[in-house]
Amino acid sequence: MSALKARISDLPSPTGATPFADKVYTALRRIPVGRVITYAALARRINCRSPRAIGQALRTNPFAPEVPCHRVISSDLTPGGFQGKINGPVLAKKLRLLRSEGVTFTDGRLSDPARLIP
DNA sequence: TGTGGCGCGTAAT
DNA sequence: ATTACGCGCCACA
Repeated sequence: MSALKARISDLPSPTGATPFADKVYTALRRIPVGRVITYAALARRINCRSPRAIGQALRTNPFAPEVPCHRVISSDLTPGGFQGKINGPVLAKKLRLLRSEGVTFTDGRLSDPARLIP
């Protein structure tokens, strides 16, 4: 047998996710209840130039709702997706979660843009 | 409003 | 090492 020694860098991350996803989750935990942020804005916070990568990471978020991935919406103020879905009952769940936190949507768009975090 | 390309991380080949 | 794909975004017509 040989080379069975594991290195820290071999491990995904302390949380079991990739290092990148870990950054996303950490940043997300700072989003307070009743407020939302866009994928783009969240990306900027971790110096990422691709909002898409954020969604990709959140898609398989294993810590919902501990990590409030439901507080992340699209740049055009539409809900965006949830667990890989952009509509249907799954997305409805996201909307319900937000509603329980005081965040509502009017005609498919965020009712109060003031709740958006820059 | 609709369409296309783009940037970046991940998983699969 | 390459290829393909994804809770998106911006530019342009």
